[in-house]
Amino acid sequence: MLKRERQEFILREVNLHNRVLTSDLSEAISVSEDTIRRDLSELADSGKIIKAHGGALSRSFHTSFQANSVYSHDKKKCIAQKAVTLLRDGQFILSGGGTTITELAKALPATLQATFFTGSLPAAIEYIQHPSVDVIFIGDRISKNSRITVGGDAIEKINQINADICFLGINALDMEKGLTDNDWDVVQIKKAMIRSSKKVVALTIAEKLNTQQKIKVAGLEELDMIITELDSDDKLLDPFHRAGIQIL
Amino acid sequence: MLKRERQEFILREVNLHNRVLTSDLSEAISVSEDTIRRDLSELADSGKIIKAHGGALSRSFHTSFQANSVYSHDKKKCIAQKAVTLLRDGQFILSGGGTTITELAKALPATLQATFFTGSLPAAIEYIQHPSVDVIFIGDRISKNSRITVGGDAIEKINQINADICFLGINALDMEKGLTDNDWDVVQIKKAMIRSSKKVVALTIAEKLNTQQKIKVAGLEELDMIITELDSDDKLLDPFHRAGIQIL
DNA sequence: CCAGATTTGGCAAAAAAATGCAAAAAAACA
DNA sequence: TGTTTTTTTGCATTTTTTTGCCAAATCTGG
Repeated sequence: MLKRERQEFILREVNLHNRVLTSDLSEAISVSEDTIRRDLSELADSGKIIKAHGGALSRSFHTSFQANSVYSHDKKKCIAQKAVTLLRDGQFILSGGGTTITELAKALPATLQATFFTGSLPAAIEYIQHPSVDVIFIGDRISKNSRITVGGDAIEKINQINADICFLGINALDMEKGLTDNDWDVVQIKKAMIRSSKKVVALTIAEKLNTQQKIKVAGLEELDMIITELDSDDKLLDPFHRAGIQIL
Repeated sequence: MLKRERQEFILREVNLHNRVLTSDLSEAISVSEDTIRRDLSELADSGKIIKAHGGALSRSFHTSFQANSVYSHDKKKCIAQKAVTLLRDGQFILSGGGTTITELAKALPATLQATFFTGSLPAAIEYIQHPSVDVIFIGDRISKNSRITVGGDAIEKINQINADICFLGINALDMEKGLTDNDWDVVQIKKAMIRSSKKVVALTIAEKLNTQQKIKVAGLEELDMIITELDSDDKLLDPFHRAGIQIL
C-alpha cells in the first residue's frame, strides 16, 4: 500500500469513527505502529487530525474541547491590541460578538471618538464604559449561546447602517470553505454585518485557522483583513497572504 | 478509550449537567477514580471547569452561583425577592434599568419560563444567564449614565409590545409629583413602558420615597404597585396605601 | 470532635512515543 | 542500464506518558 493511499485511509477512518487507535490501524493495514505514528504525526502537522496518546481524534470532534481555554486569553488580548490600531476618530464601527471582540472593547484608546454598533451584550458593556464613544445597541432576541442579538429586526437595523469598518470574531476560517460557523441565526447576523461595512476585519486565534464548521458565512474574497496573535510572516498565514488578504 | 477522548466526554458531561461526581464518571467510563481526578485537575488547570470536593462544576454555573450568593442582606436584594413573587410562567415582562432591576434579574426562580423585554445592559446580562427565559433586547443608542437604551427607535419598539407587567426601578416617588426623574431620554422610555403594560410595578428603596426630581414620568394613578424593603404596614407607606396603590 | 469519604503525592508497571540506525524501496540522474 | 541519492520502513533502545494502587493528609457532615 502506498504511503499516500495509507494516509487517506487513515483520514477516512478518523473522520468516520471520530477516533482511531494506533494499534488498530497498524493491524488493519499490516504495517508497524511506528509507521502509523509517523503518518498520524504528518496528518496532525497539516491540521487534518488531532494526535493523542494512543491514536488520534477527528477535528470536528475536538473543537468543543480546544475552545476558550484560559491560555487563549492572552492571545486574544494581543489580537485586540493589534485591532485597535485600525480605529480612527469619527468612524462608524460595526462590532460582532465573542470573547475576542470583548477584549477589543476593553482595549480602546482612551481618547477615541467613534460610534460603535453592536448586538453583543458583553461588548456593549465594555464600550459604554469608554468616556467618549457612542454605542448603538442593535436590539432583538438574544441568543443564549453567543449572547448577541439575532433575528429579523436586528438584520433590518444592520442593513440600515453603512459602516466604515466591521470587526468580526470568528469560529472557523479555512482556505477552501472560507468563514464558517455553527449557529444559523448568528450566521445571518454576520452576513448582514459584512454587507453593511466597507471593510471587514476578522479576528481569531491561530488555532481556529484551517478549521471548518457547518454553515458558510462568507468566502475569503469578502474579507479584507485577518488579525491573529501570530506574526504576519508566520507560515500558517501564507495561504491567506496569497489570497490577497491583509494580515496584521 | 483514549485519554483525550475521555476528557472531552467529561467536559461535555460537566457542561450538560453543570456538575459531575468523581464516582459517577469513574463508573461510567470504567477507569479508576484516580484517573478521573487527574483529568478533572487538568481540565481545571486549563480553566475549562471548576474543581470541587467530590467532583467538578461547570464554569458558567459556578460564576452565576457566586453572583447570586453575595449581598444577601442588601435592601435591593430584599426588594427583588419580593418582586419575583409576582412572576408567572408565560408572562411577557417589560423591565426597566437600574441596580434594583438588576437584582431582580439575579433573583429569578430557576424554573421560570417567561419573556423579558429590556433595554438595560446589566439586566439583560443577568436575564440571559437564566436557563429558561427568553430575552428581547430593545435596541437604540445607549445612555452612558443609566446604561439603558434611549431614543425614538426604542420607544417605537416598546409601543409594539403589550406586556403583562412592567418593573421600573425609580429615582424619586412623591405623593404630590408622582414618579419623577432627571434624564429626559430615560423619562421618555419609562413613559412608553408604562403605556405598553397592563400592570406597572415600581421598585425603590425607602429613601427615595417622598423625594422629587425635575421631569415627570407618571402620576401616582398610573402605578399599580410599589415594592420597597419596608413592611407593607410601615407608616411611611400609608399615604400610598390611601392613594389606592398596592404595597408589597 | 469523630467517622467516613475524598484527595494528595509517591511509586511502579504497562503502554506508547521518540530517537537513532540500518536495510529496503523508490526516485533521480548520468 | 547502472549508480547515486532520497525516501520509506522496521527494529532496538531510551524516554515519556498513563494508569492503578497505596498510605497519609484533608475534608465533610453531623
